[in-house]
Amino acid sequence: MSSQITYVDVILPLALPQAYTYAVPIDLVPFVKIGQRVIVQFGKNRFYSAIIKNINHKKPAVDAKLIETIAEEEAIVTETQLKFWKWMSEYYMCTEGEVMNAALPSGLKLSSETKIRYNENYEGDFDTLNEEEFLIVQALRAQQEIKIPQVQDLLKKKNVYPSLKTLFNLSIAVSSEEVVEKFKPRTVTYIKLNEKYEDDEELEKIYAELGRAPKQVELLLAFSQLGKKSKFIRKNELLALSKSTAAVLAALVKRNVFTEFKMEVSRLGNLQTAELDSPELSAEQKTALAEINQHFETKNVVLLHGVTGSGKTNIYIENIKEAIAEGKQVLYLLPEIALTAQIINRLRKIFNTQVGIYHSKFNQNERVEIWNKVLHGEYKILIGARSGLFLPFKNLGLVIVDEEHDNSMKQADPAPRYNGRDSSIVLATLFNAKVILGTATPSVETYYNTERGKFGLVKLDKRYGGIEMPEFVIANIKDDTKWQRMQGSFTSTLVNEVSQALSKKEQVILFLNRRGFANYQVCKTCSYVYKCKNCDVSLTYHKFSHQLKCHYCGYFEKMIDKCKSCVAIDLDIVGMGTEKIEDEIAELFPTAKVSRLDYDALKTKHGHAKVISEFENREVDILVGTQMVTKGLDFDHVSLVGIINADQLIHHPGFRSHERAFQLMMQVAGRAGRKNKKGRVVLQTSDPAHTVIYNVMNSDFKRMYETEIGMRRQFQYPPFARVIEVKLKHTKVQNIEQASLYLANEMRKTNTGKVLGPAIPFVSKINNYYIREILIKSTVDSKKLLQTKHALQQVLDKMKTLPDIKSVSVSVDVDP
DNA sequence: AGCACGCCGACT
DNA sequence: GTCGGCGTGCTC
Repeated sequence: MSSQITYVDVILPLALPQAYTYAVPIDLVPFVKIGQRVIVQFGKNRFYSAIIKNINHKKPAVDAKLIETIAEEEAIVTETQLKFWKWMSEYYMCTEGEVMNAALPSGLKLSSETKIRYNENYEGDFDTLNEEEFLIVQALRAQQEIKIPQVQDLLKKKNVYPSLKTLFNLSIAVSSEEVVEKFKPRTVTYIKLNEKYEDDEELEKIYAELGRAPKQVELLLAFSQLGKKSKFIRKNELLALSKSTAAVLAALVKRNVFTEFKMEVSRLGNLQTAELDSPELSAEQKTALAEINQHFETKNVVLLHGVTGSGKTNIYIENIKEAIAEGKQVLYLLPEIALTAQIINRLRKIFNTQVGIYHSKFNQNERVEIWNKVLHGEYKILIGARSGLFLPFKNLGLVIVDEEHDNSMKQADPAPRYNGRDSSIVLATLFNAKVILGTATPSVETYYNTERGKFGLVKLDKRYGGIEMPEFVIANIKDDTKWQRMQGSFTSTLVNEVSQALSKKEQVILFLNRRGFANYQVCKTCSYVYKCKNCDVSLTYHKFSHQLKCHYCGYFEKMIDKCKSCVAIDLDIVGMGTEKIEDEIAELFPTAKVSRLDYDALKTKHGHAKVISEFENREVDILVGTQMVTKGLDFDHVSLVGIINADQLIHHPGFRSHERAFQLMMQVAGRAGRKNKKGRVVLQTSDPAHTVIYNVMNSDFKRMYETEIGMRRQFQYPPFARVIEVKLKHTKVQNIEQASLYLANEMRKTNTGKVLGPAIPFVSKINNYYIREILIKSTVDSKKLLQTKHALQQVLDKMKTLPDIKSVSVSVDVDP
C-alpha cells in the first residue's frame, strides 16, 4: 500500500484534449490536494503551472514525469470550480485548459523563461560562427545572461533557435529554464531603529558619534519624534516628513542605527467610506422585492423586468443584504461598460470593505489579490464583468446578472465562448444559489423562460413619474416612392412627425444602423463597386473626411472622382449612412439644431459625453445616431424616434443578427416617450407586411416578444433549438470550400442535427484569411444536444486527418 | 501554446 | 549545393 506511487491528473493552461498525468515525488505526497497549483514540465523544456484535477494510484500508459513543485500549499481552485470548468468545457465545446486560461488571472499562470548564459570555460575561437551567432556571443559576453525575446530583438527575426543550437552544440553557451512567478506581492519598506538604541544611553552615544554629520542627526531626531508610538515607520513617510534624503538614510542603515525591512501589503487599499443606509424602497419596489422572495421559494431564477429608472438597484441591495445575513457570498455581474464608478460607489457606501471589484482594468497582481480575498471569504460581494464568475467562491448564495440581455455577456473570442448569464445560472445551481436577472429589455430566451414558468417574473414597470409604451407608426417607403413623396431618405410621415415634435419643442432621435455617408460607391458606366482590399466588402463613403472607409478592418482611401476601373467620371453614391441623414435632416429643418452620435463622431467631433450632455440639456433638437444612442441613455424630452430603415433591421440573414436587430429595435423604441406622455416611433419600411413590427403595431412589448417567439418556434431558432456555429478559417479558399462541404456532408450523414450550410453563400475574408460559418441546429433536449456535439467532435477530429483540409482552423460556438 | 522534425524555394 | 521558410505532430 505505502509503496504505491501517487499520480495526479492535471489541467494545463493549453488547448489540450485530455488531462495529463504526473507522478508525485514521495516527499510531496502528503501535501498534494485537488485544486492545488503545481508546477510541471510539459514538453522538452517548458514549465507551466497546472491545476490538480484528481489524485490516484493508477499507472498511466506512458511514463509520467514528476511534478516539479507545489506552487502553494493551499488549493487555489475549489472543487466546485473544477466541476464548473468541466461543465463549461463540455457545453461550449472547448478544452478544460481553455477554461482554465479564461478563469485564472494570469498572475496565477506562470510560464518558464529560457535563459542563455555564456560558458566561461569555453576556450575555442569563434571562427566558425556566422554573423548572427557572433552577435549573440557578443551580447552574452556583455550581459552574461539573456532571454529569448532579447535574442529575437537582436537578430530582428523570430526563429532564433538554429543559431542558439549551434552555440549550445559548441558549448559556447548554456541554457537554463527559469520558472517565473508572475504574481509579486506588493511590499512596503519600513525603517526600524536598531534595538540597541532603544536604550537612551546608547542613543546619546550615537548622537555624539554623528556630530559631524548634521543631516543624519536631523533624520534620527525626526525618527525618534515620529516613531514614538510604534517602533517602525514607512520609509517613504519618514523621508517625506523629515525632509531628508534616501542617501542620508542609507548612511544610517549602513551604520546599523536603522534596519530596513519589507512587509507585504495589499494593493487594493483600504476602501473605508462613510457608511450609508440603504435607500428606502418605494411601494412598488417593496412589492417587487416580496415577489422575488416568493418566487425563490419554488424557483432558482427570477427575471426582474424593470424599465430604466425604476430602481432595480435598490431591490438588489435588499437581496444582497439578505444573502449576507445568511453568511453567503454574492456575485453581481454587469457588462463591462456598465461597471461605472457610480454603481460601485453606491454599493461600497452601503457594504463597505465587503465589496470587491473584478474587471479588465485591474492589473494582474491586483486580480490575484482579489482572487485570494474571495477564496478566503474576505469579500462577501463581488461586482464584476462576466469573468467574475470564475472567482473561487466558497458559499455563493446569490447571483445578480444586471443587463442580462447585453450581448457583451457573451464572450465571442477566444474559447471558451461562453455566455455569462447562462453560465452563472449553472454556477448558481452548483451552489444551490439564487439568481436575479435584471433588465429593461429581456433577451428573448429569458422572456421565454419566464413565460413557460422556468424563471420567475417580477415586473417593475413604473418609473418614478410613470411612463407608457410608445405608439408605433408605419411609414411605407414604397408607397411614398411611387407617389414621389419621399424627401431624400425620409417619408412624408416621418417628416410630418418630426415637424410636429419640433413645433412642440420636443426632441427627436433618428436611428440608422449604418454610419458614414453612403453604403457604397459605384461607377455609373461600368458598375465598378469600390471594395476593400482586405475584406471584400464595399467601402463606405464618408463625406466629412472625404474618404472611402472599410467598417470591417478600418482600411480607408481618399475618395477620387473618377472610376478606378474605366475612364468614366460619373460615379454614383448608393445607400445611406448617418452622415447623410444628418445632412438631409439639417436641410429639411434648417432652424433645428442637429447632432450626430456614432463611432466617427466620437473621434472627429467632441466625444460621446459632450454629444450626450448637449442633447440632455436640450441644446440639440435632433440626434442622428447608430446603436450608440441606446447605450445607457435616458432622455426625458424625446417624444419621437424615427427608425430610418426598419427593413434593414428586420430582414437580415442569420438569427444572430435577427436577435440583435430585435433588441436594438426595442431599445431604440424605448427611448421615445416622456413623463406622463406617450412617445411615438416611426418605422420606415418598404415591406410592412413582412416587418415583425407590423404585427405589433400600436401594441405593447409583450406582443412584440410573443411574435418574435412565435417566429422562432416556427423556424426553430433558440430558445427552441440549440445552434452550434462552426467557423472555418484558412488562407486558401479551396480549403475552406472543401472543409465546409466535408463538414456539412458528414454532419448530415450523422443525422444528429439540421445543417445550415455551406449553403449559406458567404465566405468572408479578413486579413488574408477566408472564413466560413456552418450552423448546426439541434434540439433543446440535452441528450440530443450531447449527441450532436459528440458527432461534430468526431467529424472535426476526422477532418484533421484528411490531407487536403487538415490545416483548416476551426472554432466552435454554442448558442445559447 | 511551444518546440522539433521534415520537406520545398531563394540564396552562396 | 545549403539556409530557412512553415506545415505537421507531440507533449504525461
